[in-house]
Amino acid sequence: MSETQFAEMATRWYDQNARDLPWREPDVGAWAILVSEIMLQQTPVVRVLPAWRAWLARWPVPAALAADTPAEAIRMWGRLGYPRRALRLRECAVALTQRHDGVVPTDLDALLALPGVGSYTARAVAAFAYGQRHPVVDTNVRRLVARAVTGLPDAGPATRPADLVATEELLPVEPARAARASAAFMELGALVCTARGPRCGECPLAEVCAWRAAGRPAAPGPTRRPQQYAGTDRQVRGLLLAVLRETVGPVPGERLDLVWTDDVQRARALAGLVQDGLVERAGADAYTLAGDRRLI
DNA sequence: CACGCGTGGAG
DNA sequence: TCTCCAAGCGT
Repeated sequence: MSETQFAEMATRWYDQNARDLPWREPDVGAWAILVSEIMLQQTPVVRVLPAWRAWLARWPVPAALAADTPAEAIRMWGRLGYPRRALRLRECAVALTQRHDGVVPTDLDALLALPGVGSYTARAVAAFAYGQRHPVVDTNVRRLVARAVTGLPDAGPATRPADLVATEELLPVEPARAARASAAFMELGALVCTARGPRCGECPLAEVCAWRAAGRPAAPGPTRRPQQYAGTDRQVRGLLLAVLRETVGPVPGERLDLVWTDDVQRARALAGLVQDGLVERAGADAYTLAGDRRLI
């Protein structure tokens, strides 16, 4: 059977089963789609929904965000996680304002050059906002292709050029249909062909799935070692940032000392936040979110 | 290219 | 409870 059969079957399923997510509405602009894609990097849909609405209500165009401080972006980011994304999204807004007349570019290379925009996000915007024909390869798509096409239980840990090629070969020729197929693949991976407990009984590709045909073999070993969190600098950074987000004005170092008892690790985490541009010193022994003007 | 980077919910 | 993991990016 032809490769684009996958796309046709997935798209037909998508027509009936797609979630109605707000960034998929027809009149949503490229800026709103870009914001959604950045927020969705490693953060589940349910948590992104309210944050996305609030963000766009406050900063409906890139120039509005570019004119505000990093501190406000970090605060609006709330608890979505990986707050460096908030910083990059604001830098992205600055770049759009300065170099692109406040408009999200349509060219893939121009998109890739934006802060916080990598291979996945650039192609997602080009496809979903502008209807271009590009393989849109995220973790869901890689898993779906690994199983349905290759017959492997899972994809490798990182996106490789070969993943783009393999996915591109599944896409219909017509750009608009290719973009819809990409959305369908992602939705299938998110709802049916999940990492744990795949629902093959509901899968429109079940009849042609190489992994299912092979008897759904399990992965040999752990595909990737689980990410640690408890006790890491990442946890300490999160604790420090939570205090800084919620406090108006400079936070005394004394207050930050309370979040973690290990002086060495706490200092390292704080220095990392400063290094990353999330936090800055405010006085002898006090700190604020970067560029914070909400003093007192 | 392997690693660091938050947070919270599901199984 | 604890483990896994969720539309990645930058270095």
